[in-house]
Amino acid sequence: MKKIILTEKNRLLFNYNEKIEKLPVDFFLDDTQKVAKALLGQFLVRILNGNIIAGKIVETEAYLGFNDPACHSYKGKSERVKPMFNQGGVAYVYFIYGMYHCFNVVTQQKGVPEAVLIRAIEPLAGIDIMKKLRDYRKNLTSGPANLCKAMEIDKRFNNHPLNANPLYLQKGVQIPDNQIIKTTRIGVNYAGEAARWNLRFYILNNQFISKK
DNA sequence: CTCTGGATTAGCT
DNA sequence: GCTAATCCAGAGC
Repeated sequence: MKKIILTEKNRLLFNYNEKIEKLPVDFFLDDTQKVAKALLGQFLVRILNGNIIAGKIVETEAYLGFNDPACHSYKGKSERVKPMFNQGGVAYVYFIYGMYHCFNVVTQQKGVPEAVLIRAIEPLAGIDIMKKLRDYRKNLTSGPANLCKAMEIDKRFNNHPLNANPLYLQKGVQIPDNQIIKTTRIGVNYAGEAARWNLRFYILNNQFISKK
């Protein structure tokens, strides 16, 4: 494995070669809003050509299946949303606007099609690789489509279990409840009343949030 | 089969 | 604030 150079602050956060503790499946089987909050502070890790790309999750959105008009699975099962019907702990990756991918973490028991959209991460490792993948743009990993591009996450990872290479979730830091902001989701105005539900979560004062 | 619009982003006005 | 870029799932016929 190629050696990764980290700043001191990031080294404290992400011990890339020691004690890699992946999130257990149980983590994902809980209430989706709880999981969306609990995912804040966890590390998303991508192994690409033997290099580590990683970041701390700083912004998420909960999508509540049959109970949520904004959720892709609201109207039931279809080819696209199949992964959401699986047991929690797998990825649901969809393609949007003809050019972007978005990455979701499936939650809940099998048959309950709920998920958490990962909207932003704070880069911790493999930053040079992310810059290349993002064509050296300034904003590397804020916004669901941006982080997918920076980590080369695409449809290949649809239904991928998130405790396995080359894409997994690693135990990170716990964010205290009083540092979690709860507000409305982005881009769901079509969903009527559900557009006003506070299902978006982010870390207070974090510099890598996609939108204030 | 055709048509429409989207869990977005960047760049311009 | 506005809109182009660009594809495919879902809906309607």
